[in-house]
Amino acid sequence: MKINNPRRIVGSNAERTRLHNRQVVLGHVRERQPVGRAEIARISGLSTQAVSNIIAELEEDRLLIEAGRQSEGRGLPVLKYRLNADGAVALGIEVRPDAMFGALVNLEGETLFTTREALPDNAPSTVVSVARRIRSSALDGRCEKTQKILGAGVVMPGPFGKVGISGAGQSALHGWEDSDPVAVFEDALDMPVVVENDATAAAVAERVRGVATGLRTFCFLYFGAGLGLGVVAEGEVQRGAFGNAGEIGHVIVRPGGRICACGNHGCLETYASRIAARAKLAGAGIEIGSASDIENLYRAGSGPLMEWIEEAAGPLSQAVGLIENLFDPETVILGGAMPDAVLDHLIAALDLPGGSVAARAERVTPRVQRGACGRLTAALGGAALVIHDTVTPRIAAKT
Amino acid sequence: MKINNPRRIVGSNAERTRLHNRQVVLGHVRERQPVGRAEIARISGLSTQAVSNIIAELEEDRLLIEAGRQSEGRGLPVLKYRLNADGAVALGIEVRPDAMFGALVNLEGETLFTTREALPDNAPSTVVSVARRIRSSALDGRCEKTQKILGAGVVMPGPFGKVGISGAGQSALHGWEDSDPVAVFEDALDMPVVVENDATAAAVAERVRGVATGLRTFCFLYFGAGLGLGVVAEGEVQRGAFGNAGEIGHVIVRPGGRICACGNHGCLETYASRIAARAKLAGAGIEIGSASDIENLYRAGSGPLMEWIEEAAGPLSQAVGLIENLFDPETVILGGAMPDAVLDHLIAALDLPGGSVAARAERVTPRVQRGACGRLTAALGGAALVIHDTVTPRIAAKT
DNA sequence: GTTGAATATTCAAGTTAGTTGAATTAATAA
DNA sequence: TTATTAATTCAACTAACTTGAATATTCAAC
Repeated sequence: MKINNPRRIVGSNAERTRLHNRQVVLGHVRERQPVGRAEIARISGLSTQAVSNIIAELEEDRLLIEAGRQSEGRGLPVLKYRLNADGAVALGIEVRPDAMFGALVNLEGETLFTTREALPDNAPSTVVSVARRIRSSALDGRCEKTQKILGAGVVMPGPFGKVGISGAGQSALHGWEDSDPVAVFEDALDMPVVVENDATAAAVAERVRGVATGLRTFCFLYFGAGLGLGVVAEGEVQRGAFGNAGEIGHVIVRPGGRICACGNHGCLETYASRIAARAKLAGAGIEIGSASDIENLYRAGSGPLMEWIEEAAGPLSQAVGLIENLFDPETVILGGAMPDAVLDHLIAALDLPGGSVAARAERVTPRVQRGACGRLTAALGGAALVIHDTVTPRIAAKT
Repeated sequence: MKINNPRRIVGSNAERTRLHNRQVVLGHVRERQPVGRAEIARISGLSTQAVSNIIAELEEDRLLIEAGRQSEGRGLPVLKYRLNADGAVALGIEVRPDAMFGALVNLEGETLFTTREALPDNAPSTVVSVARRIRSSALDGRCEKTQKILGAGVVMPGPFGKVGISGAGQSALHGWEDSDPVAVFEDALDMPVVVENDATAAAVAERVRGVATGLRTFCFLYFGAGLGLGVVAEGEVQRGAFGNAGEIGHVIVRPGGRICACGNHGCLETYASRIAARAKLAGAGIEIGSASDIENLYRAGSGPLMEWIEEAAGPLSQAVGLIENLFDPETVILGGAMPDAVLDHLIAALDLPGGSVAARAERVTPRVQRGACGRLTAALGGAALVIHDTVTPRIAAKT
């Protein structure tokens, strides 16, 4: 399974320039809306005339709408524009070994629809037919012709590529070893598709509509089956050479510590993850299934759960420290399939190293904060990826 | 001290398109030289006519030269081109607390000249006057009018920005807290300047002319004063939000372990760095000054040095594992101010985790290898940064 | 040996998208 | 009331790339 389409350096011409500039304008409108032509021209380095033409086109495509005139001191009042939230939608699909989740999101990142479908098995044919069902239930009726469907973001468990000894083998999908998921889903859904892992999708979701709005460089520690790290640097999603960047769950934080499913000792995942929480609770005779079980336990003040939080805080602090030292992000976000209250408690229990480059005085963003997108983050994130691709310009093109 | 000029998303126009396309063509020539117009056109997605015009211009600027016709099967023989190695030069300057190093490098990354100058103090005025002296001795006489001076890459110890409790305070330069090094050096050297840390510069040096040639995503573990990590992802240098990414020396690998100058316990730097080696040797009554002292000790089979290597291998293996898990690079390069023999021994002594995403079967690049640029890497790297910027296209522009 | 297909390169005209500078509109400040 | 300021539009212009035809050179087939 290979998802990492390497980008090839391509030249630019009038057509690609036009596409790029449309994205640039969309991106600036998104960040500063409502905003007028002149301001965008100043920021983007384009002439006001060019911006004017582009805005007219985007308005034609229903991606932008007028937001009224507004006087700001002397001169002609600015005619402001904003994203037309319902001018376009994106589909998000999360594939887990036992179920699939769907989400429909508009251009502003607002959730229009979510669904859950059981997944009897992981064979590509099964996944594909469920994906088609999700597509229908999300779009049929809800999506008029006026709404542009930008594409679908599919979130699947990694690792991707042929991996000798799989570090996260337990969560990998069976039967997908030799397939090209992008092609499979594009064929099934009949729209452009991007495939990412859950942590990356969650990170992008926070950037599109969450606590990372406006941030260009940040990390997302995602509690899924294990523990993943989504990294956005300078607005670009980091995938690594083989699509497996951010496998933080198997970083060793306690040499010689707890044995992990991957065969090593002291992996972060054996302390700070749902796997670790489940193990701790099982030791006390408590079985948990879903995240809401954990929520109930937390509300009830379960001793073993509190103990787990205390135990997890140390390794997690260490993980945050190394993320800060290696990536130097504006913030580290915690989120995923863990109740908000538990995440908040975990964050409060952190003891962050003072020597880190992040321990500077003048920082404005908190070093660690909880994600705002809740537990459906991954499916939303899939859709957010598509929105993000729509409004974030790049020049390199896919191979 | 602030070096991280955030890139602003700007629109494109004919002029910027032209600049971009020139870089694209230069980059492709660099990667595949000797190469003909038609092939570049196919790769870059430009028309042959466009490539033809651009090549004519680059030839005019003496950045490219003809490399003869070559028949490849049917058809008109390809008129091949290659970089004109001596068509342009870049200056590299490394600033250390006690000395400055200079390097002059041509378009192919070949070293034309190196020098060392003592640095009586770290005041900006002193550094600047020494930099001017380096500039003169490197360029005067050597550099005819036909050679274009692309700019200078300055390598300085971080961390950058106002840091409360400095993690690498011992190596930071005093008197630079409130200056803008880029502006200072651009003024002093009268050419475009980029400023980076040593590890990043070393990484880029390996990409321009070393073991990372042709790689797009890789990491460089740099033995300097401490231990730094240079990261190149998808051909882009990773700097972090505040210019301090890659501070791997202060990642905790042995919780509760050796006390570090940064105040924390168990930092990687206290095991695997020259600081650690020096401490180990001092414990055995051996004082070391330069890297060649270490080389002599190694040749003599010094027991304490061998012990240090054995002790460092564990933490270093752990570091490589976490780099692989977080960045998923094509390779991890070891280098810097440490003798090649010691680096080779260290690499041989590594015990890399099997569970990492890098432990896949089909990989072609070694997981860990020694850098090829030797000990002057940092100054060379400074120059390499400039070369790299010349041949690597991007669309985002500096603020 | 001649002819035709294949391939690279060049020539000349055409197209696209952005730029420039003047004109228009509408607000505030004097 | 008038001058100034600022956003937007209009119309002409321009830069850089694309297209399609022409040319050059080699290999392969007859």
